[in-house]
Amino acid sequence: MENYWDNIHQIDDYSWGGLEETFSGYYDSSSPDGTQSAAASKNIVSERNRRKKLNDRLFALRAVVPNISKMDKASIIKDAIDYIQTLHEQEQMIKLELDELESRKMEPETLDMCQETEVFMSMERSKRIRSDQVFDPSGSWMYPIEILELNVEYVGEKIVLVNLKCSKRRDTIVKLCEVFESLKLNIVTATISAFPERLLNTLFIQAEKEDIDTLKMQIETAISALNHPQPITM
Amino acid sequence: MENYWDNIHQIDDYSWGGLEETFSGYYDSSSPDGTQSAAASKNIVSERNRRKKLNDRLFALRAVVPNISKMDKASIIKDAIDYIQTLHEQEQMIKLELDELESRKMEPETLDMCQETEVFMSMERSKRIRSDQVFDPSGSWMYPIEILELNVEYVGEKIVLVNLKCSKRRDTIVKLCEVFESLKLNIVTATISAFPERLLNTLFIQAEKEDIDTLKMQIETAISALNHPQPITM
DNA sequence: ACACACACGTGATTC
DNA sequence: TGAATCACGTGTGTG
Repeated sequence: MENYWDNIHQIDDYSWGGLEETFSGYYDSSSPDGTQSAAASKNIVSERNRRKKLNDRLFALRAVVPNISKMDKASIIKDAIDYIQTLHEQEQMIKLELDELESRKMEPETLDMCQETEVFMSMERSKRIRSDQVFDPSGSWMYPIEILELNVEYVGEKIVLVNLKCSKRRDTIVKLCEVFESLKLNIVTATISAFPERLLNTLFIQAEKEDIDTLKMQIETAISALNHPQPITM
Repeated sequence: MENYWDNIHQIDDYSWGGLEETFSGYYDSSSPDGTQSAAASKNIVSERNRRKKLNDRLFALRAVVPNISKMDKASIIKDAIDYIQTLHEQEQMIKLELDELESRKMEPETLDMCQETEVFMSMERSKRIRSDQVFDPSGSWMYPIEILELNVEYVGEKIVLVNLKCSKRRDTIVKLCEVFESLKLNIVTATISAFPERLLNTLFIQAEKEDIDTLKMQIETAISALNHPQPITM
């Protein structure tokens, strides 16, 4: 059992105040003046204090680092280093995760109210969208969007009505909004209705020169591309 | 300028392999056998290695801790301790913040798809809702919901149509859903439509025994209660 | 016996 | 000068 380390402090403390007096006249044969020995004793006690402080700091370092097995001086420092590196990695992971969480809600900054609003507003603002990588790299909440019905048709001058019915799963609406935002359409109005197992997405968009079929295909490919990257992690 | 610490390694390395040979026959008057001196030299080099390892560890520790001013051995350990404690506090803060963020989306656990879906689904499940404290304790994104129009009327047997028009601000939809979820209504269908500056919320609820006016007042008070707790932090 | 870890006193160096 | 820090060799205790 590790005896020496746990007793170091007591040893140091006990030998703390009792030696400097006995040291008077220890090595005084070198100089006639008592100044040197006095200075030596000063240096001794100073050095003792320094050692004690260092050991106390090491002791405190051991206290803030969990899972310490080896009580070695060097091992304590090593464990502290490893622990700090672990914390660094955790911090980066958490920051990444938090960024992704916020990028879902806060991305367009002014509307982060909800997602279909976001879809709608994407007509006016075109800030930092970075909608190229729509899929989340975290691999979490990846549930595929099942397209049950998709109609794209002209309903007026240059107004196209998009009607999408799909299954209601995790984050379906969020991902749908990402899809429509990534397509950078001129959305006039977006409406999402929720039913027990279905999700109805109706949006009017102002078409510039797009073909109906290409637009429909764009939507399909965007959704399927959003389904693919990660199958299902959990 | 701190000379000694940055040069310690070089000094230690240079004095590393040159002294053990010159030490043969240094204090050999105690024993006739050369075993003791050999053991002493072994001990010396071993101790040297120990010190070097410890200094290397300390050097590495200094490397992983940012903002090191004092190059003291003790100060390095102290800074490491403070840094670890800082990381601990940060970790706790981030965990708290992340819990709050997740409690918004993941609260009803099965629907965390989006918010109006959540409102709708609250008819079927009544899990851990804890919808009593709707306001966020973080104090962030607190934008008041401005009610522009609120109609509550019967449209059938026991079906009540709620029509709410309000301003579109930050998290308006999210908070609206929280409101309707907190009221624990039997929502049949919820529809939210987004317009440039307005938000239209239409939902059909199955009324048990509620009075129209009380329901309307409940909605109003819930929204105003959600507006009140924090004025605007930023 | 042997390796390892430590505290100690000491001289040197720096500010 | 003088206080502070360091590396070093050494003795001691432990496994």
